[in-house]
Amino acid sequence: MKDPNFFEKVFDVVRLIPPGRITSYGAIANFLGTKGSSRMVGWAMHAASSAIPPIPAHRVVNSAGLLTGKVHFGTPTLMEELLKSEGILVKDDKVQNFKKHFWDPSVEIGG
DNA sequence: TTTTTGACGATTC
DNA sequence: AGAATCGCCAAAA
Repeated sequence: MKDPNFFEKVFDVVRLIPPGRITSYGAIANFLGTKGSSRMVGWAMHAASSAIPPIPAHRVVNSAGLLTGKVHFGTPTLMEELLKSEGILVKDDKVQNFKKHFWDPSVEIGG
């Protein structure tokens, strides 16, 4: 992969997520223009494990604020720990104050 | 080139 | 209100 437009965009957006903030796959997909294809964002995250610099995928959750991708963090609690380490409350693999910490790329970047 | 999948989202039953 | 299913589209085998 040299210029994976789609992946690169996803990586770029996720890397732009400031600490203590989180966003949803759909929000990123919407920003990329492939709205409705939120799954593509998740699929891109698979490659994120091989992306340089590393992608703070722990700041990306689903629309429900659930840490669905926590299983990809080596440990099933790493993602939760990372979020809590940034000041985000996580309960039962679910982000609390989701909308409060929500970070919309189309607003922060697209603005 | 075709088929399967996939860290989602929304709608329908 | 809860559970199940369809739809999005791109990448990997």
